[in-house]
Amino acid sequence: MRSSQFFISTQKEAPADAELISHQLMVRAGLIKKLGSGLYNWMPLGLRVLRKVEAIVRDEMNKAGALELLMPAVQPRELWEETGRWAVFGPQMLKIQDRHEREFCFGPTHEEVITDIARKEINSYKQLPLNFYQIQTKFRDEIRPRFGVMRAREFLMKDAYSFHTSHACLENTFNRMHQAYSNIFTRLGLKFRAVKADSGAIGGDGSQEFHVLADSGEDGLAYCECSDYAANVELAEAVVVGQRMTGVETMQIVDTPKQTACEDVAKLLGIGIERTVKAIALMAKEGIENEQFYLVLLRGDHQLNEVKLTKVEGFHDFRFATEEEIRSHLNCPPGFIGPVGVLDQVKVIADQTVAVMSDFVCGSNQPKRHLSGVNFGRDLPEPLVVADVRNVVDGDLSPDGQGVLSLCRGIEVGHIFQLGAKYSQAMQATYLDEGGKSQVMEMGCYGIGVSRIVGAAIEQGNDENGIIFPLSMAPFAVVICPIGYHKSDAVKQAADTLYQALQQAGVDVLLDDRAERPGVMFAESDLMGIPHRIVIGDRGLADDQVEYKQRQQAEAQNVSLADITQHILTQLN
RNA sequence: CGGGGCGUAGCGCAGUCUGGUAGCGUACUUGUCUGGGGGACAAGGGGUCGCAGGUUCAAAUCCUGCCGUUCCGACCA
Repeated sequence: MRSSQFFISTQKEAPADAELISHQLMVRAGLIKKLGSGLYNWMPLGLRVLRKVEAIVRDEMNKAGALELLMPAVQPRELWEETGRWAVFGPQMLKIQDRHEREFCFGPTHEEVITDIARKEINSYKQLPLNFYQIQTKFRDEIRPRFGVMRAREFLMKDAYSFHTSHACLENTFNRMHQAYSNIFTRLGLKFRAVKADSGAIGGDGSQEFHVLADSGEDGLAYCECSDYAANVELAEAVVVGQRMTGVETMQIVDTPKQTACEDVAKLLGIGIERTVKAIALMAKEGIENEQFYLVLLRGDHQLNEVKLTKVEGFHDFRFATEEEIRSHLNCPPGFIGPVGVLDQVKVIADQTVAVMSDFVCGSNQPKRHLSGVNFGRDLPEPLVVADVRNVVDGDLSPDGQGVLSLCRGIEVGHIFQLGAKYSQAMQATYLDEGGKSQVMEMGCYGIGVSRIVGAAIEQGNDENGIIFPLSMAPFAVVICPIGYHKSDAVKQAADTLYQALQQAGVDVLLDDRAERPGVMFAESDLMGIPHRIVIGDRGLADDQVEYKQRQQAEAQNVSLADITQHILTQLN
């Protein structure tokens, strides 16, 4: 491609709403342009990148035995009524009507449609297993679209759905998909990690997420250096160490005039924050109407894990209590509340780490006062429920007993689920087994955020000059920057010849034949993240030399004009 | 949905408090000089100041309503 024939529209300044570096660079390099909130135009340069990602995903899916199809983006309401998800999915689903006022949604996912295909098309065990996938535009009306294509409302996703006669067969395909995903992210040149995950709204049992590692990632991950244990923090199990020691202190009131946070109380008393206990007031639904007031106890330096709490009996549906509710149940303002001496109607649940603490400090339920030397059994009853409801922290023991956990952040780019019979049961996707008996299919589902990958890759690869794309997804592999293309016949001839040679060798090459100054060409090719650059100028040509530089290298090297084609091909392998 | 910010040229912003000729940088066009990291000079083009009402002789500016957008708390590839 010649730059003069292409569409390059770079900007020096990023739009004010671009917060993440990847978002800023994607707009500045002219990969994407915003149309509306969470809606982006993929410009020719950006589309080249997106297509390269797509091609790798498609190739590995095909290799793993999945079959590509394409389902409609728009789906009828009736199908979603069958699984009950028309109501469950909520405002995240974009609902639309046709001219007959029939209701549809713009598909946020395709379980219903694919299961409909399966129940219509699959009759016999002889047809199974099957794994269908598509690369399709989805729409989710996100509460807060942000970060450019990383959390857009409309996005490109690869989604696959497999059908099986047995759980063992499902596991087999699940493992194959796990391998395929590893292959995909490896080929894309990304630093990534597979972690155990919560299956969320999609449902199902076994669930693994694939994360591109980046400090700006929205998910916290816990992993073990000594083993292959890795999990989303939402799910990562906290291991309790030791047993409760017998208390030796007596319970005392301590004045804490201004100290409400555990950290400040600990500082005032000159003790470690890990000796404090905080109480979080919640209202949990009991039955349809009633709500129960709860205190959840956590060690002062720990944080509540809402996903874990949801799984505790009785906390299926909870919310944080308001200040008024706290005052009316405890007769005390927030900041000084605690589990000692509370009324019977206040139920106390303790994180398992708290349950083994003794001689701890907690709120007194009196303004400006805390209690020290507090012990379960003596100063307050044993907690009603003990459960793992906190986030793991750096240095916690790994649940597999192999060392300790470290934390990092990641961008979720893939998620694979074992759905089981959730959708096939609801929609009666059945087949006849060897005995002629009707059976419900087992299902798996496997997603990759194709457009998100582009943002994630840039989040991982950038410097002060712009994007550093891995070769696998760069819009062009090589850029030729001729100095004085329109002034020097020698330069023009050398550049044109090299351009043709590389093209014939099948290299994705961009020839910057614009009448731009060198500085502009360098700045723009760096911004766009093109991995290899060749500079041709009269100065070097006098000695039959051209300049070669990789995007992430600081210094260029001279290569003879005769060798440059081969040199590039070697670099690209 | 709750709370804050912002809507002025493609992009980044000033001007609004204190009403009176719509501005700056960048990008764009033309010319000259330049020519190895977004070059210099000169001359240009581009705006119903988010929309609709209202106050006023006069509104980007003040008032009301709406819309969009964005940031902070509950979703997810």
